[in-house]
Amino acid sequence: MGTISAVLNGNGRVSNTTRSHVQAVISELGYHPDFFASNLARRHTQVLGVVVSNLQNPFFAETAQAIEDEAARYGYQISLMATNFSPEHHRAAVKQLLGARISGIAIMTSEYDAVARQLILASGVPSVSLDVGKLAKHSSIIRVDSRGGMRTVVEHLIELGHRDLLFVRNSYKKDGQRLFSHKLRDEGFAAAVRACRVGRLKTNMVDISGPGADAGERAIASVFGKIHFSAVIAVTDMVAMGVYRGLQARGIRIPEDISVVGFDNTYFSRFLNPPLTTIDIPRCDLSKMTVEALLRPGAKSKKSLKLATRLVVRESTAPPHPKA
Amino acid sequence: MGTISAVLNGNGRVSNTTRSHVQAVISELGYHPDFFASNLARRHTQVLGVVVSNLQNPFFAETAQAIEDEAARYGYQISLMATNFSPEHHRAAVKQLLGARISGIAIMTSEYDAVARQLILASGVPSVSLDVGKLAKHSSIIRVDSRGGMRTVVEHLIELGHRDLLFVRNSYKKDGQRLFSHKLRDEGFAAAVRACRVGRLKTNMVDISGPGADAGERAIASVFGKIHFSAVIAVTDMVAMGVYRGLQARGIRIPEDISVVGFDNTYFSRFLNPPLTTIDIPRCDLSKMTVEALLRPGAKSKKSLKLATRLVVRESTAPPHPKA
DNA sequence: TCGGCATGCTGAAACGTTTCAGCATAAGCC
DNA sequence: GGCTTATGCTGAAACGTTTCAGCATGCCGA
Repeated sequence: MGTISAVLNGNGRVSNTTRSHVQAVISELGYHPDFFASNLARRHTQVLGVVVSNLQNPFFAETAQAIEDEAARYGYQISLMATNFSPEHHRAAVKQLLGARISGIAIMTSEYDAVARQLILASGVPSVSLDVGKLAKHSSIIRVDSRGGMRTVVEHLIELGHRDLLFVRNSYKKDGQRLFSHKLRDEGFAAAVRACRVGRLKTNMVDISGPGADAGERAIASVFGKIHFSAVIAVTDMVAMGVYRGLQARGIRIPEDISVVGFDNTYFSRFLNPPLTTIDIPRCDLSKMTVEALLRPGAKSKKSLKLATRLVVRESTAPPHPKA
Repeated sequence: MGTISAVLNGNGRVSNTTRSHVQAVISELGYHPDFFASNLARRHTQVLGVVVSNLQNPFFAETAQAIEDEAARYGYQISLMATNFSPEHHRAAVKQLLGARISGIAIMTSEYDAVARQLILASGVPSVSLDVGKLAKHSSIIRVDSRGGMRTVVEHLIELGHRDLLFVRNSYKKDGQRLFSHKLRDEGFAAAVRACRVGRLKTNMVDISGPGADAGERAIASVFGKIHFSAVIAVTDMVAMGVYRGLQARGIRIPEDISVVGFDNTYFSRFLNPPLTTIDIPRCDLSKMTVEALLRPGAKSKKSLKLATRLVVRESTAPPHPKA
């Protein structure tokens, strides 16, 4: 049987006559190798595990796609799992991936599960996580510069003349956990406001109850008429989409009456009406860093990897309404 | 070792004391079962393969999610692969899934590959495809009622008073293949127009060069000012999103000046401004049919499964502009 | 002619589970 | 108490590969 394996995998030394004979028999029998037996016998696979929160959110879909493309360049495939923001699913996904002997695992989620992280560390499989966790052996972190992003947003709005900001944030706790990246964006916003020492800058927060677009719409419904604001900063493009709807349903014009900013620069954001000003998280850099950290866990991974963000100004931001 | 397996899989007979002891040791060692060994030993997996065209398009993401949820109810997982509309990737994905001894395969793509289909049929693995192919042993087809959907759209527009329709279609051929579901929508539109015997109904087609939203925008750019139309029917919600942008960038108001209709009822469609009138392909029925056909290939699968569509009227359609 | 070496092939062990026959032990019945 | 049956546990075989030591053969140069 050794020879057959050698023919199939093209290593070992096989004479041409034997090779062609084996190939003839193989194609005659319609034989094809068993993936599981094969992976069981060699003790590794060429697969990277990718865990995301939710495929409905284009940010995650786009990120997964970018990682897949990048991994393909190294001959690796990816195995993609979605958690629906639940730490429990998160944990199950990680367990399954580790059981599948993937050669690296990327945790690209908003939520966090300490048990899952322990499992990963204990397994010794190289890992990358987004924004959350601590450096450890074989484990790197890519930190999105939310703070920097929020800073540029706030500066942008102040420069336009806005003084009354509404931050639509998601402090919804699922199973006792806040979504981590959302938390960082909160903090980034708060820090940015503190840093911008501008007279009579007023900020308000409104909490939403989930990561979907609907939540953004409800957020506007809940504060409209009660709080005064001339610009809205949404924690996510998805949420911004809901904010659009909440405002437009009330006859508010964007950006003439109120400006709106998102976060993620998802594909659809430039197709909104008006096109959304948002913070870009460069998918290309993100995927490159991720794959590199997984495939060469020795190299740069020891340093915490910082992912720069950048403000994309489109048409949803403008100077505030004179009257307001 | 038999006992450990019994504890893990909850079959066999194990005393409570042994069970808890085993569990204690398991969690202490951070042990988790090896997927490959496990699947090698039992001679089947609890996994359904799902092949979609593109995760960026929310239709596919939502469909995959729906199938995953439905499969989970039966204790099955899914293995998701994206083809990016390329028959070649499509084939590779199918090969990989078959080698992984999945217990069923769902081809939820717009494109088609005959070789891949042959492989599936030869393997004897139950399969479902969307819109394309012929019935065969263990192989069912879910036919989306594109024709019925298009019919209701055309009737809706005619009833509103529209007589000049523009159909934005995708006749782009990748590797010589047209996207199949898009082709059916074309034909559905043509049939609907033929069926509606209304005086001086005028229809135009414009071809786009790809399945993305950008293509819709370019389509408008290419015909605007040259062709007269009061309503646009886009082959896809994604394309409709581009159409919105194309129109709005030219100062056209939707629906006052021109009405727009999409197809798919993706999540974001109701968040567009104005909310998009579109054809819903019920994800819930789709996923139920799919999983049922894969898990019980004997039963109803012999009949071709028809998936009804329904018109969702939102605010992107209205009577045509009086002047026009 | 013989040792050394390259080449091609073979068979067995290993991978980590599941399954199942079989063995102890406990429980129920007359 | 002996018989039967239910219950819990054990060990070995099997799953289909890969890997690797080792064997046979042929070739070369001395």
